[in-house]
Amino acid sequence: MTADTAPRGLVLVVEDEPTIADLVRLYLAWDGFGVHLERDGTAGLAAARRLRPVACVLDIALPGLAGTEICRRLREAGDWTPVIFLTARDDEVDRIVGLELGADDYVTKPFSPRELVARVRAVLRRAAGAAAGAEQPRVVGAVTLDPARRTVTAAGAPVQLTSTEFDLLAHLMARPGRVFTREELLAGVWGYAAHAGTRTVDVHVAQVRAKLGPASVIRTHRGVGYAADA
Amino acid sequence: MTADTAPRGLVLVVEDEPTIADLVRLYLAWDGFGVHLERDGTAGLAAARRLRPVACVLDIALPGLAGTEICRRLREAGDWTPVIFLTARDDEVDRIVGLELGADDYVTKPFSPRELVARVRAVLRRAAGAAAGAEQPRVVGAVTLDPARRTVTAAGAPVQLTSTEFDLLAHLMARPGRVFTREELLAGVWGYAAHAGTRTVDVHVAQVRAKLGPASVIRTHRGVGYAADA
DNA sequence: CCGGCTCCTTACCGAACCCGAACAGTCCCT
DNA sequence: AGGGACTGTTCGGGTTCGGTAAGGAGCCGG
Repeated sequence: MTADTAPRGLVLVVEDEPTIADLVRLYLAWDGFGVHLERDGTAGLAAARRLRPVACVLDIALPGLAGTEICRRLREAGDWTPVIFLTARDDEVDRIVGLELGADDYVTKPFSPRELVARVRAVLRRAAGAAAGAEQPRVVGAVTLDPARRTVTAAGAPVQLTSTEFDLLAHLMARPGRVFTREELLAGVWGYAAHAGTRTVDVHVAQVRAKLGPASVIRTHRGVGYAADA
Repeated sequence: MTADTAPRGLVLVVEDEPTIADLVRLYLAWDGFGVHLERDGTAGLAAARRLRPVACVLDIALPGLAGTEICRRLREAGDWTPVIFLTARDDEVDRIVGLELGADDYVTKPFSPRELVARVRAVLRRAAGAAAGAEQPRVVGAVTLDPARRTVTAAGAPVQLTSTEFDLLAHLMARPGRVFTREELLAGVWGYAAHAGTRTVDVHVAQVRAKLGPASVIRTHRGVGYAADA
């Protein structure tokens, strides 16, 4: 598929159950993340401090040191690295969210690995947005796209895109001219690790084109995929 | 066609059908990989453990031990070497990507050898996290070809090629001076299962030449095949 | 519980493209 | 110089591919 996978950074996973740990690692790696794995809480906290990951995925029930405790200590030390919890029971959720814990998101077991990956991405997107415009607005032709504000204008006029539509356009405009296959787009925007077989991408492209109007910036490469104009 | 220069590492291929196996080996070797070939599942598993390849390409239907079983046993032993499956039927896919199998990617037969190579590269890139751009634009004479953008210019002017035409030219320009027979081009560009006759190659070469104009870079080697100028 | 929005799928249609046959031109060997 | 083999070129039929519209599932707010 030739994903051009600019490295997305290192994710720390702390999980004692090998099956789940490996699964999580597999899917995160699939999505282009570097993954560091720890099996107990104490080592997890040390790794978080040492490796400075871009995000942490923490099981709550851990030998040595609970995931919640890891998170609390990081926050105490002024480390606001995004944290996503893995939790077995729904009733643990209340303790996590809306608390001083400073969790960014959580996933209850059993979970879909795909969903976890999507949440990691979402959390990072939010963090990037908060990090004072690490993302510059992009201009291609008459279309401008602001990743931080998640706004798009075509020929000066604001365009209202849905979340998926925006992500799709942003992905294409991130590398103008670069041709992305449908699979690459499915993997990059939707988080699917699947081959083609659906027309989902086409439909959304059509939708974006319709909203952009005549300024449309998306070019079809027959038999291959789509690209934004260079 | 032999592998040149820096070896990219060893890839284990387990495939019982000699035709496919040789083709896969040829193309991987071509791309700079060392290749070790096994013909049945049991030997494949042993080889994987003994040789520690950087990636495995496994047929699913194998004598002795199914490819899925090889993968499962490797994973059980904590071996997370990237695995790419070759599968004949689409409906096998769910079992693979689904979960615990831990496959990194798969390719359905009939596949293009170039696609397989691209996937091996992609998987390794993801595993390494590093971005190694083998997708640099190439220049031969007055013709430039950009694999990522899938664009071609001749004497400075952009040239619009169809998907097949582009792949054909890219294949030739990947190794300037190297003469490819029509069979090689059919296998490499169209895929090993191509049902097209060899004259089809001629037609497409003619088309590419026409579009490139006087800058044409494709040379005929009478009785043999075609090559791009060195 | 309902209505609206978004997303995904499916089906259909028009267009682009590929293939192969046929014929013309070129090269090579004798 | 001539014949044969190989290659260049043209062109229409059949197929594949992408655009588009319509419908149903899930989600959220009311």
